[in-house]
Amino acid sequence: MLDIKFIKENEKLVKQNCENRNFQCDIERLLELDDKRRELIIKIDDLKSEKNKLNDILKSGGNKNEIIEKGKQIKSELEKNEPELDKILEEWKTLLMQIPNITHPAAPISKEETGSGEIEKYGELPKFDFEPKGHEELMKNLDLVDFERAAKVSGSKFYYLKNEGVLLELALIRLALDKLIVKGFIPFITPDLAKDVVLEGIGFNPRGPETQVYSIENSDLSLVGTAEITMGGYHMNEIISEEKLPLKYAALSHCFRTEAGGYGKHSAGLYRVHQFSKVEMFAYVLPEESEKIHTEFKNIEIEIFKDLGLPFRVIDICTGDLGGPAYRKYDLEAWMVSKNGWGEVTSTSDTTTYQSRRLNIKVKRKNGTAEFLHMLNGTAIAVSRAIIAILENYQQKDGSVIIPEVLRKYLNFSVIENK
RNA sequence: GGUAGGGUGGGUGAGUGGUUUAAACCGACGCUCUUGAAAAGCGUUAUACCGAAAGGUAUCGUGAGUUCGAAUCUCACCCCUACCGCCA
Repeated sequence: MLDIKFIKENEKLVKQNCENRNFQCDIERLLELDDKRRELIIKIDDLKSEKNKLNDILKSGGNKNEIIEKGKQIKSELEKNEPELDKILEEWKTLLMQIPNITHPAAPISKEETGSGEIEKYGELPKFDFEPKGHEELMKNLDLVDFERAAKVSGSKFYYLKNEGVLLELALIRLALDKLIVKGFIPFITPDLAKDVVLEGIGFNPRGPETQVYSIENSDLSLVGTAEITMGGYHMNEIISEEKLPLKYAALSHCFRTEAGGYGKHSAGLYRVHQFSKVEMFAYVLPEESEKIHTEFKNIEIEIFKDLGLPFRVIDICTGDLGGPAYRKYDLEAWMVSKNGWGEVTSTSDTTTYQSRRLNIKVKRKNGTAEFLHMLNGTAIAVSRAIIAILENYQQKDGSVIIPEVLRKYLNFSVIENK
C-alpha cells in the first residue's frame, strides 16, 4: 500500500509505475474519491464538534429540551453523511490496496518475464557421460518418494517423502537454520495457518477467484503459502524501537499452494506441488538499511547454493514480474536436468513500506518520531526445489546420488545407493 | 467444549449515562538546583485522520445497538486468567 498523499503528489510517477508493472489501477477515480472523502470528513467532524458542545451548554445551565431537540437534528444529519463516507471509504481503500509498490530505479523495466536480467552466475553445468535422468525417475528408482499413494490419499501434486528423502529434507532444513543462526537470525517454527487479515497485509488475496491460497471453510483462516505471512504478521500493530532493529528471523514452515492452473509440463514431479517445507529469512529494518540487507539476503542465498555445490544464476526481476509488494526482487535459479534449463529455487524481496503500512508496523526513532519500517523476505531453502537440484546434478551413472559434502554432517550416509 | 473472573494510555490502576477535558501513582524525558550524581521541585509524556494554521475529530479488546449524549447500558465476537471436561 502506498501513502495516499504520495499518490496525490506523484500522480504521474505512480501511473507510470502501474503501467511498467502491468497493474490496472484507476488512479483518477481514487483521487476523485479522496477529494470526496476529505470533504465529508470535514463536514462530519464539524457536526460532531457541535454535538460535543451541547454538553458544555447543558453543564452551564442551558435549556434541556432545546438541547435534546438540537441534538436530534445533528443526529439525523450525521445519519445521512456517515453511511456515505463509509461507502466512499470502502471503494477508496479497495482502489488504494490495488496499487503496487514503487520500484527500485535500477530494476529492469519490462512487462514481459523475459525482461528480467541475469546478474550473476556460479558453478559449472554438470557434464554427464550417460543420459541423465529427471528427479522424478531418480526418486522413484531410489524409493525416495510416492506420488501415487499421495494422489490416492490427498490428491495429485501431493507426495510422500520416504527413506533418504526424509533425511535429506531434514538435513537441508538444518543446514539453512544453522547457517542463519550463526549470522544472528532468530530461529522460528511458525503456525501453518494464519488469519486472512494477515495474508492481506502481506499482499495476498486469500479468497479471490484466482487465489493460490487454501482457505479454511467457516473461519477466517488460510493455510500459509510461505512463512513470510506468519513472520510478517508477527509484529502486526506494533511500534518497535530503533535500537532493536534490524530484527532478523529464520522461519521454518510448511507452505501450501493451490497452484491453480499450474499443471503443465513445467510442473512435473516435485517442482510444483501443493505442499512443501521452507526455511524463510525475514527482516524488519530501518528504511535506510533495507537495500543493504536485501543484498545481504541475496548473498546468503548465494552462499547456501554455493555450499551445496550447485550451478545457479541470479536474476534481477523486471517490473512486469515483481508482483504487488516488491520494490525489488532477486531470484536464484539452479540448473535442472528435468527442465533442461534453469529452475527457480529462491526469491528475495525488499517490500519497503508496502507491507508495514498495511500491517501497521512502525519504528520509533531515537528522536521520538515514528515511521513505517521496511520489511524484507527471502528463501533460505525451499526444500522440494533444493532436492530436485541436488538429485539431478549429483546423479551417477549407476543411478545413485552423491550427497553434497556440506550435508553429510547431518546424515549417516554420503551416497543414496540404487537398490 | 463448560463455568467464573477479567481486557482502560509505556506500566499499575480509578472511573455505573452529562462536573472526565480518562484521575492518581510509577516509569521515561526535559528544566531548575549541583563540581558531578542522587534527592527535591516544576514541566512534558499515545496514535490516527482533517486542516496552511488556529484548532477539530476519532480511539477505553473488536463490531453492532440503545440514547440528544456511552469507557459506563444491551447484544455478538475476540483475547487473557483460573478451574472443570476432552486430548497428542
